[in-house]
Amino acid sequence: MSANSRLTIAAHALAWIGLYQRQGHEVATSEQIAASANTNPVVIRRLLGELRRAGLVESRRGVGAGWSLARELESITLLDVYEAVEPGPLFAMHRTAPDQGCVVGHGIQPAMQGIYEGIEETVRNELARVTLENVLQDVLAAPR
Amino acid sequence: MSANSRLTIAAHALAWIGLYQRQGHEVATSEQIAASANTNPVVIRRLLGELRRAGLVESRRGVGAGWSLARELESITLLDVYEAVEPGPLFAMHRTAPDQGCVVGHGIQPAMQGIYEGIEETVRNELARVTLENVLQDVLAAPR
DNA sequence: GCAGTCGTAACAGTCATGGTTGCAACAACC
DNA sequence: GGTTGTTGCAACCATGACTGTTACGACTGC
Repeated sequence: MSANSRLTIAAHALAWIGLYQRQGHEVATSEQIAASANTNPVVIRRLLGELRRAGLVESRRGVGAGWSLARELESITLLDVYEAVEPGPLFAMHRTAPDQGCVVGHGIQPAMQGIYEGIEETVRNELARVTLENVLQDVLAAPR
Repeated sequence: MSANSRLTIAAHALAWIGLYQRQGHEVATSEQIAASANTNPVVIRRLLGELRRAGLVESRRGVGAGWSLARELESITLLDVYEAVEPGPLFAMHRTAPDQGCVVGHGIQPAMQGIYEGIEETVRNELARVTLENVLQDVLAAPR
């Protein structure tokens, strides 16, 4: 389906801020993060704005402004990020309602709905098992 | 992410063909299926063409032509349909490669890759647990 | 040969996403 | 109080995936 990269970029930004703060800096700017992710600062600000609404990061304005973590990396899971950043369901129903006069058209949506909900639940469980601290450790463990 | 409905429509089509054949008919036309799914016959033909390439259905041409199942509904899982119909991964990486000179930019892709592969594997396992026969039974069990 | 259906190309419309520009709001610092 | 650097946000365009639609050739039973 060639999905979007929002979750990837959001995790990238959080790991970057976390590492930067551990190196003694107070805040990170969207421009620095954008340079690391090789994208536009506005894209980063948009994403971090959603993470702020979810209570994962904070921002300061004015000179010397930037972004900082609102919670420790250990306490943020990929599920937190996913819910902050991905609005819709993994699988979609018909665009237009199927023929309700047909047996299949009438019953297919509740049937698939139940299946899809189960799958989304297991995906959420998987995402909830990974913290951003795990991600950062994996990042640092990558071979040069 | 507001995904696509290809898997839903494909399952709808297969269940429809399966039920139709159990009612004594040999083949189903794309027009009949499109009427049930409330879409265009060409959309159905395109999808069923991908299912045919995967060996799930067969088609006949000429007068009295149409589509029939190549395997029993019991032996077709949603994973078979998913693989026939959804090409890409669930989650995408960065559009443009991140800065390899940055520690995070260098390590983030292998880190996320590993996580995503694990999640896709569990999704596949879930999909493999549901047969189209299960789906049809769920469809028929829907309250009127 | 006729009729009905598939097979497929071509194109427009919609939507999500990403990239870009521009500018107001804000706050530290001088 | 002015300057400066950064966020916040709106507006717009480009791209790509998917859907819907039309058109027409290919095929086959009658």
